[in-house]
Amino acid sequence: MKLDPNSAADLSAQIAQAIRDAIVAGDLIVDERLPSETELSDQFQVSRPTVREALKRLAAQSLIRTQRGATGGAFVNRLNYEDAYSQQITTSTLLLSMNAVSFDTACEARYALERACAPLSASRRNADQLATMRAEIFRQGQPGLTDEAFCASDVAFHRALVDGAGNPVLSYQLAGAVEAMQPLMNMITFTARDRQIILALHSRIADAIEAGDGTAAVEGLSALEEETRALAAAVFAARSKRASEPAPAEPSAH
Amino acid sequence: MKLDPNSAADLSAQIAQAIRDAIVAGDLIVDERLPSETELSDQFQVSRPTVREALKRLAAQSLIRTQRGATGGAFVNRLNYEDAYSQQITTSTLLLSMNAVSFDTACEARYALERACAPLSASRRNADQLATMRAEIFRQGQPGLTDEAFCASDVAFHRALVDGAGNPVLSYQLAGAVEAMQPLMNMITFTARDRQIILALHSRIADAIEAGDGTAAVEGLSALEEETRALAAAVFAARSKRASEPAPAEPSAH
DNA sequence: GACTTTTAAATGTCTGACAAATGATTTTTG
DNA sequence: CAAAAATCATTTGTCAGACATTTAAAAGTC
Repeated sequence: MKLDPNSAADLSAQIAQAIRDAIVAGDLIVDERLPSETELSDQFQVSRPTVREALKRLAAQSLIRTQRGATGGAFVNRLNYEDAYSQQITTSTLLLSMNAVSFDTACEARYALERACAPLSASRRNADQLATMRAEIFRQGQPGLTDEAFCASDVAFHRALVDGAGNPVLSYQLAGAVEAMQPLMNMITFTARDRQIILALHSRIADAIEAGDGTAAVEGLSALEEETRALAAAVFAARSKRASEPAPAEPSAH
Repeated sequence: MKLDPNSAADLSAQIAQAIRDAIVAGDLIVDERLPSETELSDQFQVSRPTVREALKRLAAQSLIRTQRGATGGAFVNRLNYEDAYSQQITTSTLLLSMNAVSFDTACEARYALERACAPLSASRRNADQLATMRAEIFRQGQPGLTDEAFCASDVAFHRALVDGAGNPVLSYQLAGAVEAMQPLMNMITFTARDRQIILALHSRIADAIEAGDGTAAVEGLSALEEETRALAAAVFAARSKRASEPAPAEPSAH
C-alpha cells in the first residue's frame, strides 16, 4: 500500500481509500485485525493522528470497528443489513431534501419499487407479515390518530408488504425509498375522508396479498399511488395559494 | 449541542452524530459554514484532534467538505447523485459479498427492480438511451469479447434501460443492485451460445422499449431473469462438482 | 488603478504525552 | 494445587501545543 505524494487529497483520505480498496478486493477479510495504529503510521510513514482520521472515515462507513485494550485494534466489520439500512436512509433522506426532488418523482419511484415486490410478497408472505399489515390497517382506522402517527403506520404497513417478499436485498433497497419519503409525507394533512380512502385501498392490497393474487395487489398499489399523488397535489396547490406571493411551497425538481 | 458523558460511544462519534442530526434536521443548510475546528473544540469542550476525527467521519459520508485557507472551513455539502451512487455501490457490494447473499436472491431483486422501471422506460426513454441500448447490444455481438467486457456491456445496457425511466431516484436505487452484482456475474463464463440467447433477449427488450410496449419489456426481462438464473445454476453446479470434496463454491444465504 | 507584498485565518500534519480499557501474566492466598 | 487478586503490557481514546501549508483579503508600491 503506497501513497501518492502528488495527490491533492488528504493523507488520511488516501490511507482510508487504500484500506477500503483492500477490504473491497478481499485482501482483508471479515473479522481480520488491522495493524495497530502505531504500526500503520510506520507503514504509511505518517503520524498516528493521521492514521486515526483515516480509520474514523472507515468506521463512519461501518467498514471497520475498533476495540480498546490489550487484544483490541481495528477489525474488518461484517456489514449487516441494519447498518446498511440506516446508512441508506440517511443518504436517501438527504438526497431527497437537498436536491429538492419533487414529491411526484419520489412517489413514483416508491410505488414502482413496491409494485416490484408485490407479486413476490403475494406468494411468499408469512402469517406474521400479513398480521402486521392487518394490525396497521386497524391502527389507521382509530379516531384521534395524529397525522404523524398515521404516516408512521403507513410506513409500517408498506414495510411489512415489502418484507413479505422475503428478499433482504429488496427490503434493503426499499427501506431507503420508503423511509426517506416520510418527511415529505408528513407535510400532508389527512382528512377523515382521505384516511378512509387510503384504508380501503390498504385493505384491498392486504386482501390481494392474503389471497396470493399478485396482479390484484399491483393494481391496488397503482390505485394507492394515484390517490397519494392527487392528495399531495391538492395540498401543495392549497399551500401555494395560501402564500400570497406566487412562491410555490412544493419542492421542485432540480 | 451537548454530549452525553455516560455514553459508551467515542466523543468523536457523538460529535459527528450531533452535527449529522443538525444537518438532517435542516438546522444546518447546504453550503453553510460550520464553526472552525478551534471554535468547535471550544463549544464541545474537546480537543481539536477529536473534533477533526468527527469531521472526517462526516466527510466520509459526503455530508461536509472542507477547504483550506483564510475563508476555508467545513461546509455542509449538497449531496449529489454521483456521491450517493458510489456510496450505495460500495455498501451494496460489501453487503452482497460479506453476507454471501445467494446469487438467486440478488438476481431476483435486480430483475424485480428492473421490471418496475420497464413500463416507465417504455413510455419515456429518449433517443439517446435507446441508442445506448442498441450500441451495447451490438458490442455484445462482437466476437472475441472477454467475459468481463461482456458483463460490463450488460451492465451498461441495463443502466440505459433504467435511466430511460427518467426518474433519478429509481436510477440511484438500481445502480446499487445492478453494479453490486457484477462481481458475482463475473464468475460466470459465457459460451457463444449463452451470449446469443442473451443478445436475442436484449434485442427483444430494446424492441419493446422502442415500441413503447411496457408489458412486452417486462416479459422480456422475466425471460432474461430465468435465463440468467439457469446459466448461473449450471455454472455453480459444475463448479461444486469439479471441487473433489463436497464443498459448494456458490455463496449461500446467511 | 494595477500589481506586488504582507498578513491573518483556517485546515493539514506532527510530536509527545497521559488516560482508560482489557486480556494475559504473575503473584498471592486459602 | 487451585482460585482469586494484583500487576503488566498493549492498544485505543484524548489532550496540548506546535509548525506547515493554503488561501483570500488587506496593505503597500509603482
